[in-house]
Amino acid sequence: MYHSGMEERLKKLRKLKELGVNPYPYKFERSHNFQQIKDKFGALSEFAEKVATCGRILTVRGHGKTLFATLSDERDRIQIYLRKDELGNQFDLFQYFDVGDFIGVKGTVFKTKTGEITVLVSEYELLSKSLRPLPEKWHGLRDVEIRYRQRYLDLIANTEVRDIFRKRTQIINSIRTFLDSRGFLEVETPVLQTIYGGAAANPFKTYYSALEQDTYLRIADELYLKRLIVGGFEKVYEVCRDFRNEGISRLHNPEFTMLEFYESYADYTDIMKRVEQLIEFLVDQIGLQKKMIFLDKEVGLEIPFRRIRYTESLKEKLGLDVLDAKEPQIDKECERHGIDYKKLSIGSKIDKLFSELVQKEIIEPTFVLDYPKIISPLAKTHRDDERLVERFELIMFGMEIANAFSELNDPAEQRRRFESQIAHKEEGIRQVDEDFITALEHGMPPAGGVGIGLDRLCMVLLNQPSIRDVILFPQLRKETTDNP
RNA sequence: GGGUCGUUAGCUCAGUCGGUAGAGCAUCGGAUUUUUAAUCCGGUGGCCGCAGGUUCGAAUCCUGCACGACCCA
Repeated sequence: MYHSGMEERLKKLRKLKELGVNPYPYKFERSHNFQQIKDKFGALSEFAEKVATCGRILTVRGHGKTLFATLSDERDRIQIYLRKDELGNQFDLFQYFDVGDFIGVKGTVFKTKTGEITVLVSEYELLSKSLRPLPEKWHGLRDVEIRYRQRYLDLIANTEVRDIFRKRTQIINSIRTFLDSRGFLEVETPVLQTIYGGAAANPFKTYYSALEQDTYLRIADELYLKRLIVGGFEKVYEVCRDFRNEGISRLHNPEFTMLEFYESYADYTDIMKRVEQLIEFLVDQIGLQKKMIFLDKEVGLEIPFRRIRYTESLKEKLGLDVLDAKEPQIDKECERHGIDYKKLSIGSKIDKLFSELVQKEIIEPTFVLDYPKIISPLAKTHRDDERLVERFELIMFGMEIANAFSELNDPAEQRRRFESQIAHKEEGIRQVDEDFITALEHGMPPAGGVGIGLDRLCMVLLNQPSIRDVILFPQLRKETTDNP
């Protein structure tokens, strides 16, 4: 919808066209970006070398027969200086330019009397006309709804937001570097699945018209990556978008990015070391110097990280060993701690108690080890206690960052676990994935694997309290159109 | 799903006790040949989120709805 602020710009657009200016030309040959101009200022100014550079107009300071403007490119800003005595009639064209327009300029560089590196413009041209006003230059854009719905405005107005997303990409690239250099193979597995699995979550359902069948968006990659381990790839990983049909919150976006990697002949202790090393590597790559601040809390990142046991830590809080407890006792504890347990399976009740009483309190990076078997259908039975599995989660700042197992590779037991999940009506599994069982029956080597929530990892590494601040276009409700 | 808070000009925000809707920036006109959030002078710009209700009178009080943020489940 047009608003009154656009009228003047549309007028200028028409005027430019009348003057034979193409407001949307095809390209501009740039010799230097702003950073390069600043870096090479000495030589450029000494030899009065001409530069050709371009960007978006951010501010204009007019002085009658001269004007200063600040341009912005992806990484930097630079001031330009236009003089009527340099440009002649060309100078007057600038009256039809606005903040927000893209322009290309050619000229020499100099320093103003206050020492600012500036391009003295000898030629300039419009590269794209902007028809809407930009957010205000001083206060920027604060309205979070506009920031998320129109992220491009956020990126224009709040330069630190560009840094966050640049660093997010850097983190994910570093993860690839880390895994590639250790012999892992990056693979791609299906997003569209007829049987979903690998996590306890509700899927998004869609319909595949040509095949006339219900199809689901994946909730995890796990079962496909393990098939590849069966197939003989010994170390595989995928940076995958998963979809879970649940609420949106500061910690949840329905589509999110996960890293899963699997390593043959390894168990969960090997994976634990890998995860530690990976995080140490990432922290180093983004320059955090072995400490991290999130929500005003600072934690050290020296490895090894703290390790605690799931059932023992819960026992400390409850005075009750959940492995020995009968369901009524668990119910009582839920009651006591204000947990609405009525619709939950016993496993979910226990896990709820754990996340309320233990997980929430964990600030510094901590590996929680050895989960109850009933809440871990894909993990191998613990070698020392058959009521447990070999599983760990990495918790920091009360958030689950990683979840890993010694992978269950006994097909008969896997079938029993699936069937028990279905019997207990656990979320996320409604039918046995026979094809996966068949794969296991062909033999899967012992393996360890992990899933790491990359959005949450970025949150803590980049000190962003909301997941929406590390996802470029977070999920929002459809905007209503009140206007007729 | 529940609670709290928010929604006023393009942006950032004021708005008293219910009594003519404001500021800064942006925009428009004028002045200005080294400014830096340029400055100075003068203008334009509003379905006060939407729909009802109370009232002589509602941005303001009440109800419902929409969207958002945070907290809880």
